[in-house]
Amino acid sequence: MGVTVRIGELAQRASVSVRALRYYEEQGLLLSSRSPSGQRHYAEPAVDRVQLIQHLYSAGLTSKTIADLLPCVDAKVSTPESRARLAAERDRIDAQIAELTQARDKLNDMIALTGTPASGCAYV
Amino acid sequence: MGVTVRIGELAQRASVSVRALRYYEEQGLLLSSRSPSGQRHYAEPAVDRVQLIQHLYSAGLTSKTIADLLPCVDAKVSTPESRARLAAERDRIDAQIAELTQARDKLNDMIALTGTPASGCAYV
DNA sequence: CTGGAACCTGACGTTGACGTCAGAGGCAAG
DNA sequence: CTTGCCTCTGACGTCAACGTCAGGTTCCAG
Repeated sequence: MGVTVRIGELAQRASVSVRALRYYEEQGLLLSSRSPSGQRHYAEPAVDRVQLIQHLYSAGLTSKTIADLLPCVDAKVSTPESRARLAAERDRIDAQIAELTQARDKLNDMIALTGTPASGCAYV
Repeated sequence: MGVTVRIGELAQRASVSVRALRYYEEQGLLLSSRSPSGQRHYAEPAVDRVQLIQHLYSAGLTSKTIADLLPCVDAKVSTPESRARLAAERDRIDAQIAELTQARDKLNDMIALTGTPASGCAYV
């Protein structure tokens, strides 16, 4: 019935390490059904789940924050607190984007400042 | 002549810790002149320098990368390598901005998905 | 001249998301 | 049945940018 895969294949499909998947489970972010011998088995949606987790990590959320918020997303239910939390994280990301944009502009300034070959500057 | 400050005041002005400043020096990012007794003294431009360093850190550059690039910026001179490096970092930041933007949109989806009080959903 | 900040140099502690290794078991192929 | 790959559970290692503590020196206000 359910097409299930073992941890190695899920790791491949989601482009993460096996270790990472076990770590996610340890942090309560990813569930698995276990075979009688104890091996983890995952169904299809697990790939999306893992990618969502990765996105949130790369957005700077911590395991704990994700663990707090994912159940609420799963249930498609929110409390005033969870909404505030989500909004707060979004705002933090917006701020970080602004900061990064500023940093990038700085870098561009540095590039311009150090001259380009076209401008005939520098290291001749 | 030059108005110099000690490490504590520079730390305050640049809004970083004293430890951080010593760390920057250790990493070759920030120079200081020393009094006969060994105390660090900094001139005016140090504040800007520190803030630039902070910007680059928050943009995800490592100490080593910054150490590689700062001298080139100081000298306002670039080699093909340093330009490539700067451009590569800028591209990396651009990519990260894109990723963050995507993550933020995901978060907004999550917020919408879990419902809002206005929509009469959820936690009633 | 004296007491308390501020400074110095090591050097070990911290945190997060894993990497990596050890030792033991499980599973399909031949 | 055995070879070889996959998986399991600990548990220690890593890396970066500092925090923090110890033990000693220096500076300045009173």
